[in-house]
Amino acid sequence: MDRRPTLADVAVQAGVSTALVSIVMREAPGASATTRERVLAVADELGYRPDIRAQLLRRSRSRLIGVVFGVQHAFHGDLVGGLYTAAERVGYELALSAVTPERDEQRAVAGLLQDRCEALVLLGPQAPTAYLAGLAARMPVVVVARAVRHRAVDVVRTDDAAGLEQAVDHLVELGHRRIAHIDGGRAPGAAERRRGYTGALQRHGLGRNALMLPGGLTEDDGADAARSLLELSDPRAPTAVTVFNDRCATGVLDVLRGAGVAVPRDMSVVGFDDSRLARLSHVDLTTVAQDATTMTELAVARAVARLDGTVVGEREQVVPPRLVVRGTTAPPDRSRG
Amino acid sequence: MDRRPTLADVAVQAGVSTALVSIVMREAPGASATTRERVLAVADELGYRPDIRAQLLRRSRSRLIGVVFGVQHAFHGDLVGGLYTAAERVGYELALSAVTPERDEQRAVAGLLQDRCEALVLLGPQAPTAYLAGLAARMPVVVVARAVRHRAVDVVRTDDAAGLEQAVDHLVELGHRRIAHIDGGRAPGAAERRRGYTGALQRHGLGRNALMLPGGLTEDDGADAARSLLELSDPRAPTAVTVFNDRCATGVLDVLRGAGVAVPRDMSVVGFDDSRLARLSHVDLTTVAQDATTMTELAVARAVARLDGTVVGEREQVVPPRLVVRGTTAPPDRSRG
DNA sequence: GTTCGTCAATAGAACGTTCTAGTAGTGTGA
DNA sequence: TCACACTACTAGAACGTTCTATTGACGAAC
Repeated sequence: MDRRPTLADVAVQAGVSTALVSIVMREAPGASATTRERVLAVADELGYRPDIRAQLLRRSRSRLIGVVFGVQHAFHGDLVGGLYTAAERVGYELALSAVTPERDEQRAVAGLLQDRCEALVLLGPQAPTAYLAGLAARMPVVVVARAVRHRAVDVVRTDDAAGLEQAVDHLVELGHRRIAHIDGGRAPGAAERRRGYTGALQRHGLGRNALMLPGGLTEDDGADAARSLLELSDPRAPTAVTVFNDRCATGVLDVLRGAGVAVPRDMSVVGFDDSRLARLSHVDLTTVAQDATTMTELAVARAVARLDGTVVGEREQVVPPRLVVRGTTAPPDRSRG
Repeated sequence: MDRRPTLADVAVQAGVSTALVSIVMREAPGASATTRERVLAVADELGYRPDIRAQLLRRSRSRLIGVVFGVQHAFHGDLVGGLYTAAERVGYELALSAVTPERDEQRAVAGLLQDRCEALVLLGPQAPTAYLAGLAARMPVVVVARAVRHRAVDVVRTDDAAGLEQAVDHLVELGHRRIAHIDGGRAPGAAERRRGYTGALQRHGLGRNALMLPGGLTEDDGADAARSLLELSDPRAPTAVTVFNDRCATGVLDVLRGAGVAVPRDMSVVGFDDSRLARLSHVDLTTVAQDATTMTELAVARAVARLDGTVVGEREQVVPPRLVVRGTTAPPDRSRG
C-alpha cells in the first residue's frame, strides 16, 4: 500500500476503534495513559499524519485567518512576518493571498473566501469602504495601516500625526526653525501626517514657517519634490525637511546630494517607516518607525476576539510610532541664515 | 437558516438529486441543457458556492501548487505574480507560504505539506541539496532561480553567464577596454556570473584586463566595493563596472556620485535583475533583466508535467536574460586614459 | 417486436475525520 | 443488594462533496 495511512489503519494496527485514535491524536480526554502510549507508538511507526482536509470538513471551525498583502510593499513583508508569529501563538494558521499587478484585491479576497477562512486581515487595502463593509457583514475584517470609517470594520494603524510631531520636535530641538514637509498626496496616512506636521509647527510657534511641498510614495516623487525645494530663494529656504515615507526620502537624498547639498550639514531629512532602505549604512536615514510587531499582534487579537465574540475596546486601534535618530539629522549650519 | 447553502439545498429547491447538481456545477457531461439552466438559476439565487474542503476531501487531486517565497525579496514578488497567472491558465491554485526572519524554509514547507499541495515551487531556496532531494522523493519539486545538482529536482533559472556576457559585449561595443566586476560571493548565480564575465573578456582579447572585486547582495556591499574601486591607481583604473545585482549596483552608484565620479561619463555601471530599483528615473540603471514571466511559466508547466507524468526535456531549464540599456552606460571619456 | 444504444437522472457509497450517544466494567456508599 | 458515578472505550452518524453503478425512457436497428 502506497497511500498515506489513515485513522482506520492506525486503529486496526493498534486494535482499537478509530474514535479512540482520534481522541489520542487530538489529545482529548477519554483515553488511558497506556493505550495512549500504544496508539501514539503505532501512529508514529506507520508515519500517520492527520488529513487536514477531512479535519476541516468535519470541524465546524477552520482556525484559518486570511491575509491579503501587496507583493511589492516592503513594509507588508514585515507585517506578514509578525502575523505569522502572532497567529501561531493563539493557535491559528495563516492563508496568504497576494495582490499583484495582474491580480487585484477582490480576486485576492475571493481566493481566501473559498479557502473558508474565519476572518480576514487586509494590509493597506485600496478597496472602497462600501466593499470592505460588505465583506465585514459576512465575517470579521481587520484593516491594517489604513483608516476606514465604518463601524463594522476593525482598524489597526499607526498614529501618523504623532509620528510627524515627533519628527518635528526632534528637528526643533536640534535648532531648526524652517522645516518643510514633502507630503504623500492621497496615500493612506498622508492627511494625518500633514496634520501632525502643521500641528507641531504651530505648537512651537513656527506656524508661519510651514511649507508643504507636493510629493508622493515613490523615489521619483521625492526627487521631483527635492528639485522644487532647491529652487526656493534663500531667505525662505528650509534647513530641514520631513518626508512622507522612506522611499520618497531616498529620492530626496539622491537629488540633494547630486546638487551638492550636504546632508545633514546643509539640510536635515527625516523619513517615515523605518524600512530596510533607511537602515542601510550609506543611507542611514533618521525616520519614524512603525511598530509592526504591536500592530500585527493587535490585528490578530482583534480578529480572534471577534470570532470568540469577546470584543472589547475601540474599533480603531492606534499604535504610537517611535523616532529612530540616525545620520541624516543634525543641528542647522550656523554660518547660513 | 444562516448556514451557507449546500448541494442538497440546491437539489431540493430545483427538484433534482444532489448528484445532478454536482454534475451541473462541475460542468460535467450528463445533464440536459434545460435542467442545467434551471439548476444554475437556483444555485445563483441561493448564493451557492461549492465547499472547497469537501471537494478536496473527495477528489483525489487538490490541484494546488505550493509556493515558498522570501517576503523580503523584491524579485520574488515579480515571480509570485507570474506564478499566479501561469497556474490559473492551467487550472491550478496557488498556496503561498512565506519565509520570514522568524520562519525558516523548513517551516514554510511543512505548512504547505499539510495543505496537501500536489507539487512545490521553491523560489531561491537556501536549504541544502539533500533536504530538497528528500522532498523531491515525496512530490514534484521545482526550484526557481538557483542551481541544484540532483536528478530528482527540477530547476528553472536565468542563464547568468549569458547575462554577463551581454553586459560585457555592450560595454566593449561602447569602446570600454578596462572593465571590472563586483561579484556576489557565495550567492546563488554568482559563480556563473563570474564565469560569464571572464569568458567574455577573453573572447574580446581583454583577459589580462580582468579585475574582480569582492562584493555581495546588498547596497552596503556595493558601497564597500565602490570605495576600493576608487582607491585604484589611474593606469589600472577601469572605465566601466559590471555588478552582481541591482541592489549592490545602487550602493556603487551612491558612493561613486558622492566621490564626484560622474556616471556614465567617468564610469559606466551595469546591474543585474532589472528590479524596480533600476527603473527609477533618478537611478536609470543599465541592467540585465531576468525574464520572470518565462521562468514562472516554465516552472508551473514543469510541475504540472511531473504530475501528469509527461515530463520531457532537460531537468534544468535555463532562460536567457535580456540587456536593458538605460542611462548608466556610455562610451568612455576620451580625455582620460 | 425484441434488442441494443444513448441520454438524463438517481441512489448510495465513498473520502478521513470528529462528535454524539451510548455500553460495558469497576468501584462506592447505603 | 441496588443505585449511582466514573472511566475507558465503541458504534455509527455526520460534514459536503464526487464517483460508480444502476434505472428508466425513448428511438433506432434488426
